[in-house]
Amino acid sequence: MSPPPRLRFAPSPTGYLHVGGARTALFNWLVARREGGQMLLRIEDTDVERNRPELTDNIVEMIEWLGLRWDGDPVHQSERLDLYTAAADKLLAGGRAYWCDCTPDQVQARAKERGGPPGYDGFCRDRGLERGPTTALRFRSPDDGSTTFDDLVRGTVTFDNAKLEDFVVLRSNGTPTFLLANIVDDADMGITHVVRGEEHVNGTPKYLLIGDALGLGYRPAFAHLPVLVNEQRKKLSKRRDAVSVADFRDRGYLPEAMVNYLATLGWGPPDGVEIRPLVEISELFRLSDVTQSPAFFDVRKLQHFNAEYIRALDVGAFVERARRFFAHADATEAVLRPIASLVQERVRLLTEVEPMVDFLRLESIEGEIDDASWQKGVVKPGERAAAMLDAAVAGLSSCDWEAGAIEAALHGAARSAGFVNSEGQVQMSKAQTSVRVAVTGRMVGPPLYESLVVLGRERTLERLRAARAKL
RNA sequence: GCCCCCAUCGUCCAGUGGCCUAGGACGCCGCCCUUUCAAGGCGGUAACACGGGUUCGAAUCCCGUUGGGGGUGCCA
Repeated sequence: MSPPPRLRFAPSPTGYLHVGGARTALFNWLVARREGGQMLLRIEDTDVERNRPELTDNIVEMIEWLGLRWDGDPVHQSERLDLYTAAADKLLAGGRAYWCDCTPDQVQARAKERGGPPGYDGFCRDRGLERGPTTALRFRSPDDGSTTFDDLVRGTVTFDNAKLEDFVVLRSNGTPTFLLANIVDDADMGITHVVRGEEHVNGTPKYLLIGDALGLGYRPAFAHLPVLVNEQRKKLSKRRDAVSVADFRDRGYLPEAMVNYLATLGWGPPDGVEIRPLVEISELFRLSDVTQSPAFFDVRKLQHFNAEYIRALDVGAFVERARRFFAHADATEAVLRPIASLVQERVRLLTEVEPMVDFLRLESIEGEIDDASWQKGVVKPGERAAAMLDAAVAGLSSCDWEAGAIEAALHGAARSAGFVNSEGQVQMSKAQTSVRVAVTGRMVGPPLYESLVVLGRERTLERLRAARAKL
């Protein structure tokens, strides 16, 4: 029995949490959860220039919203700078790093001149520079040998050390770069599994080399997850793709649906049952089963998951959760309650709820009638629609005001208006259209009879008469 | 340019040498149910990139080609 694993999700507060980051957090969480381990949260905020502290709040809030609770307090790299500078000193003292005063422009210019590969050429390696206001500390990469690591997802990966340029570990402003802080922290925090995006594969040998130079004797297990891509098969980007987790929340997605869907990107349950609780997924999940190819983030499939999760809610919870999306909270809730279960199975997003019952809340739908619906549902049927409206007014004026009686009344109205087939059966499907449009303003909506019960006799008749008058 | 990686239906996932005339899910199409729309039921559409090997046998192993992606920062 191996000791419980320790994982970490290490976002950088340079952008909102997006679905790719959420998926990474999820996979970390699943492993920790399954094996009784821990998932720590580490905020990688060493770049003071790009950092936006307020984004840390967004990241933390979204992880919580998704239900991927981490263990312990979040670790902020900005509060641990001493650790990294101490490591840098050690590198320097051991001759494994040196100061360099080349500007990025100079590095690039030389590379261009050389005609060879871009990247740093080791210009300052043996210049014996002292630390200065414009010097950065570079790691002296080995000139030979190779660095190999095992990846739970991609197998054994090997890099030629000679291909690795001397990279910066300490910026001229004294702050550490990602690679240095990363391995120092992973080792210090006792991380056993480094689960992150595929974009980090190339940096892994550098990360490992720093660790070796530091004499850390640290070797975590790695799992580099395939990236999530857009329809152009490019890695999802915060700039060009609408992938902010907060936006999905605001568009009416349920966190359960979100994480469940994310779990099917790059991984699939052995029994093929995709929609299931996270705890169940965590029992089935294995990093070694993760796919190696990029996955397209398909919003339509996400919507299907969301609809399934909405339907699975009990009615009370459904209303409760839809409520935060209401512009007219109390009024909408009042008209929704009686037909909530009917609405519930008709929406894919929580944001669709209020618009679906707007006609019940509104005092009048004068001016709210959809023109295309009016043309198709009332004008086109012509005289029969007029007859139906008249008969409906008559029938609904005196019947009991409950769904069964309303149905009977409208059936009678349909018959008298001539909506009968050759066998003498009432064609309610066609007959109800004009009534529906007159009352709800649209061709589609929740079941009519139940809706009328909520609307009330007065407003129903009013709308029916108003529609009739326009013909 | 160089480094790393990937390649099964439109999309996601199964498949780890014979059970594959390739399975499930989303989408799409049709039918049924039905007061609209959904939901549900039934059926259908649709893929192993290409070329060589290895083998009695390849979607599964190897090589190449093509295509795609990731990286190549004093970002992470």
